[in-house]
Amino acid sequence: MARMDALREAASGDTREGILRAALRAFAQKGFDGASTRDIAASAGVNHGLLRHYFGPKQKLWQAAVDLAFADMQASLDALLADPSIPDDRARAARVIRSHVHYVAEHPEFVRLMFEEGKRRGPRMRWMVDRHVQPLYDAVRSLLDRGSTRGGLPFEIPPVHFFYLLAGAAGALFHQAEECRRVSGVDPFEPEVVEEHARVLERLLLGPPDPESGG
Amino acid sequence: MARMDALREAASGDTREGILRAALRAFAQKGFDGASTRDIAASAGVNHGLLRHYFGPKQKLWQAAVDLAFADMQASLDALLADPSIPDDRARAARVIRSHVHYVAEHPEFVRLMFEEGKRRGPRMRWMVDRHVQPLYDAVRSLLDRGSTRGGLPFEIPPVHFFYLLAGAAGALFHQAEECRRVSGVDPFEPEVVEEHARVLERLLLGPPDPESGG
DNA sequence: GTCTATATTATGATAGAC
DNA sequence: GTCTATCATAATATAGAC
Repeated sequence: MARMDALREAASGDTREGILRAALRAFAQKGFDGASTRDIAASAGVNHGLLRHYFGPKQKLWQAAVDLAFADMQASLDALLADPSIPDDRARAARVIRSHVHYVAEHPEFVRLMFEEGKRRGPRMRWMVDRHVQPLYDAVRSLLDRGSTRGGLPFEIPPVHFFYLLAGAAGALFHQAEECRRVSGVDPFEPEVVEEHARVLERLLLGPPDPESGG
Repeated sequence: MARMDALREAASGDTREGILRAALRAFAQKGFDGASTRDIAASAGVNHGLLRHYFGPKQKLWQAAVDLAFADMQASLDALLADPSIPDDRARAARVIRSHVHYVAEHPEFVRLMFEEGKRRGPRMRWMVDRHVQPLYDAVRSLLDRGSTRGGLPFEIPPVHFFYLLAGAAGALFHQAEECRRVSGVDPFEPEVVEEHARVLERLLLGPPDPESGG
């Protein structure tokens, strides 16, 4: 009896998670309007009536998918900001930049959802900003607000400019991955490409490595 | 007779252009699927049957809108690349960067269309890349391929990274304008904000102004 | 050149069987 | 918990009147 319940719960959890992952993929790739609940259900291998059972209306399914996309984001950023083993602000900024590039390379759906909904007014944008983007923005502000070293930057950049420069510069390559493949022949998700992107962006935002601090 | 024809042609041209501008706005804001031809027609103040008369199916209307969004882009970039009055590669790169920031600030639909379609495979992406993005990419390649000065950059950046760094860093602020307003209270389209974004991006990509070259 | 009316399809939502 | 069947709506495409 207990074993059957466990199995059923596990299967149920798998079903729910399968739907959620299919939804995240679809919403990220086609947007809220372009992704149909029927396609999502088919892609998850279940009947489309089930989506309502687990998530309610389409809007709620979308919210659950966005929560999933932002899941590790805030946690990893907070950890970086608080890590006492990082020697100085420049090193901290370097870690933030590099970790962000690798995050968006591994989670292109994150960038796609953010870019998709951040461009127009509406309840989805407000929900996403208030719940997910605002904390990120505040964390970046606090990173830059470190007095004399400007958070590790070589010159002062107002938070709003830094935030969107970083988001756009790190994310565009992976957001536009399909276009990039066609226009340049380069696959952005190749590990060497990801690493080069992180390296270049760190160098751009923080300037050449400081010889006094060592490598 | 000739005068009536002229008037009729002018009215017809206005109608066509009105539809096209409404379509560009709608496609940029809501994407291909999210923008309905009925809304576009209503927004242009005409009956939705007229769209077919002027542009054929939705796909063709979208193509015409994309052509409009890219209209001045290629021309202004080519002019900058060929302008003999620009003293050196660094100055040329600075002009390209600044002019691009101001272009996307004045034409956020350009960025929105590019980001919208560049993220997924399909006939629209292929059409847009082959017709519009490829020439831009090639122009940027040729800009960087200037031997000893690396096109004006302080260190070498492979074309594909530079292209998407520039596109993302310049465009994200305006692409995400609505989100930006809500999260930071800043209106990206304020002239001082646009100018600051251009200034910061030039400084990031090209490094501090070279004292030998003068201000 | 502009509008009305309609065919067809796809979608989100929902009720109900098992 | 999962599936079948159906409703109501909204969209594109198209034919045809003026």
